[in-house]
Amino acid sequence: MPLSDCEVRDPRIRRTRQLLQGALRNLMQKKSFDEISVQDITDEATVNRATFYDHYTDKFALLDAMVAGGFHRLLDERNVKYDGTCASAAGAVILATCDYLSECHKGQAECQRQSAFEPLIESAITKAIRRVLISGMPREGRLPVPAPEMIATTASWAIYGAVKEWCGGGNGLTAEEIVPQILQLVIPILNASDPANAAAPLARG
Amino acid sequence: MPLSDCEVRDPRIRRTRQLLQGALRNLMQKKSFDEISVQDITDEATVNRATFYDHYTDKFALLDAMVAGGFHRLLDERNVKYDGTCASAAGAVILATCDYLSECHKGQAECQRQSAFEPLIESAITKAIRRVLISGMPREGRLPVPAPEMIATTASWAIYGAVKEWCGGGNGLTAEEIVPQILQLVIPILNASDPANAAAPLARG
DNA sequence: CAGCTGATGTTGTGTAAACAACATATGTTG
DNA sequence: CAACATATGTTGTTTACACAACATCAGCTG
Repeated sequence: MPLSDCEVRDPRIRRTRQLLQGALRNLMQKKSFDEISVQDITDEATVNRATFYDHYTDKFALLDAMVAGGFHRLLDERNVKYDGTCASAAGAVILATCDYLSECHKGQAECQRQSAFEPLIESAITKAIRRVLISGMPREGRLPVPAPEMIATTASWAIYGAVKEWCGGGNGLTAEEIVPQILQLVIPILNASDPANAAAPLARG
Repeated sequence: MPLSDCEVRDPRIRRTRQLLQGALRNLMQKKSFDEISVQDITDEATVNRATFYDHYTDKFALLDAMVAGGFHRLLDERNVKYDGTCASAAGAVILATCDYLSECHKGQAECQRQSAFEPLIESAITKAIRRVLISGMPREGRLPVPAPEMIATTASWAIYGAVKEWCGGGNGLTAEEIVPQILQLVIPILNASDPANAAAPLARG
């Protein structure tokens, strides 16, 4: 089982993965994802096909790593670090998601929209958002439920869904305008385990 | 002893050498050649220092390979092939030399001109010119003396010297204007072993 | 002068990449 | 249906790269 991208030190591994991700990025400008074979990718990357399988189980895993890597790089460039429940930090994450997703749609070949491509990047991006949220969530002074993982996952899908709605529906709002609206919806999720908002048990029949 | 650049098939070797040459090219925009250490180059190239010595004996050999590679790439792009004594083919080689040398001077850091840098690229470029000439020289219908190697070397240095004169002395001529003049000087060299121009033995005292 | 510093080459060991060979789907063509 | 083609994974061997350790040599600097 290969190491994750961020904990790799060997320059050969970093280089090979960059080549593969860059190759996929290039090919997706011209073809739809399901028209691209592993062979195509390794040819473009000037990497042996067998080497591909040392790093990724298939092209879906590569796409996943590519999206996650791109998203985290965007966050790093902007010095975005989600630190707890601070609204401005969450806003920065949401804004980054807006920019990344619209960038993602721009860079795609036209034919992409007719394929089963969207679901693939959806899971990749939500995973990336979840990871950022969970890395910055405080564990002290909080109720044990819902678990931080539950909160992070829920919030990440909520954020992605909201951004997708904004990105798809052409309502003409800018990213900066939509962020506060999304924030308003998401903040309660992030604060769910704050003792001040303790959930009352659901009353049953 | 490492293989020459053009006869290498292994992608790892090609990539490593490209990285090293690219690194040297980048560093020379900022520093003079003698301020650059092997360590600097390998750092920039993200290649291990020991690996450098698998390919080049020192940074001078790298510079040599870089210049030769760049020059030959320029010729390939233009489909320049010196085929025998055809004047237009020789003219294309000369024009390429003009362009390459002026490009070379533009890409250099200012401080470069005060260092012992020129002699290094001189021998690299003349070697490259010589190689092009010799690859296209006919061997039939010619006198055995002077040898083709002698002719090629002489012509290559003549061409380089002429181009250097044009490039250094600011006489305001364009490359296209200077080529015919240089051609006029060089053609006799290239035709020296044509039976029609047989050299008479030098009369002595 | 001795001691330090930094660049240079060299060597040996471990690991990743290249490559060929093979087996297995999946699909399409007669 | 059989025959063929194409993409996918897998395996084993060879080769190149990464890295640390070492020795050497110049240029300082007290």
